[in-house]
Amino acid sequence: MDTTQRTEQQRSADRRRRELLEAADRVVLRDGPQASMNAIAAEAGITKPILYRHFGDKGGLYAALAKRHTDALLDSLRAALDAPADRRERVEATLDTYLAAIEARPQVYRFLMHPSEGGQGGEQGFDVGKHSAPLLRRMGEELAQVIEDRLDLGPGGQRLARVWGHGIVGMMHAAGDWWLGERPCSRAELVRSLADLLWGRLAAAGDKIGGPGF
Amino acid sequence: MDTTQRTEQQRSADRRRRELLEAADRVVLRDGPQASMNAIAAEAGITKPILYRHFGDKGGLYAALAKRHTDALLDSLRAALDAPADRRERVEATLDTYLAAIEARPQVYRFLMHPSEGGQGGEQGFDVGKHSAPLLRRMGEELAQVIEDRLDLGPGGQRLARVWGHGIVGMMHAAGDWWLGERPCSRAELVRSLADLLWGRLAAAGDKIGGPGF
DNA sequence: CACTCGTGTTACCGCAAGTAACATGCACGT
DNA sequence: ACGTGCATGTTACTTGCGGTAACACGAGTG
Repeated sequence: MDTTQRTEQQRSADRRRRELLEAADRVVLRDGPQASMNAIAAEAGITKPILYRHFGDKGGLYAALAKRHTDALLDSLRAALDAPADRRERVEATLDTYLAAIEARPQVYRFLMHPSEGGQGGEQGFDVGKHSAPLLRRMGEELAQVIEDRLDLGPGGQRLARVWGHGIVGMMHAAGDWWLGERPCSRAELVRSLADLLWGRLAAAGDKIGGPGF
Repeated sequence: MDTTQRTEQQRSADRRRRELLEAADRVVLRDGPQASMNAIAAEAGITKPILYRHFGDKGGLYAALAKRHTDALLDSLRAALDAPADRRERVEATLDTYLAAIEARPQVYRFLMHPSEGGQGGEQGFDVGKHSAPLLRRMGEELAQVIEDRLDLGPGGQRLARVWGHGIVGMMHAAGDWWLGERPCSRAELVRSLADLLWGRLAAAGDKIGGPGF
């Protein structure tokens, strides 16, 4: 007597939830991550307590919002990663996809990277890193999986793959962040430079005259 | 008639400032970045307005605090970077220095990376990246300079050096963050894996049986 | 018709950032 | 000796946000 009815009600609840998320999205896109719950509620045409009924607290709303965007971005990245081409081309395509995404929607990007999750109350039991952007972690794990699946790295390959997954993602992220702020070169140049780095050009480069190289 | 007196007064002011910073340091180390101004003032044995007179606002205090630690860390890194050894050894030493630092004082590390800079008031004119941790930017620029000075990268070397500087720092940071959270391997193994990545092992690895490699 | 349940509201609490206005100690010129 | 600056310190306040309690309406059901 409950399950069928439940689905009916849950559907409307889910629709509401989606509407609220889209409203929140608009506000966050406009005001950045410090958007207030009041502002979001106003944008959605309702008031605060409803948001809290749906998402628990601000962290919950932000987590839901972040999950949407993160999932979307990860889908794009997976597509680039799975394209039929050789390794170097795929690496470049993946880098370019990521950079194009953050270039197109910098506000979203900033929101995902800096959830600003400090409140006054409770749960400060942090283990460092538990709070840092989950997007990076997910991308790192995903990439690690791909590396482990496809590359023959010999003994210790699994550990190596995870280190590399997180490392490469971090490289991409930091370079992208810097690039987005200063725009020192075109996206294509950036992609090429990063791929060159991954391809060992750092180790291969010669010293400059005057001493042992870096 | 004033300069001599000024230096006298300024000295005492500077000493106060340092005492306040050390108190703030203790609190941030204990409570994390969400430490309140009240708590910091209490730890210093004074009250809020004095903090505001010295540092303007919370961002000012945090900036001053961050600068201290950032400078200290950068000094360590420079030392590792300038040691008399070949390139690979120096890269490993630098990575290890960084990782040892964040391992030894995770609270400081977390504070530096996530200043939690959202307030209610003004200045939200962000240019993405303006808010992201200044430590990463400074490390990236510093490393870029070293790379540019010491490596012969041919035409476009300057751009390449900057991209690489920020990219390598990001790699180090993300991998360190993940490692600190999960501790999947020893520090030495992590260092070695990252150096291997920079040395082109990703490009050199063979495909696994069953398809074109990553 | 009473009953409940989901949806919505207003009005409030607690807390932290930041400020205004008042108090006090100490060096100075005359 | 005495007011005059000036830095240092205080209490008490405002503002704004996250979060909650208590109340109010509308629809389906015995």
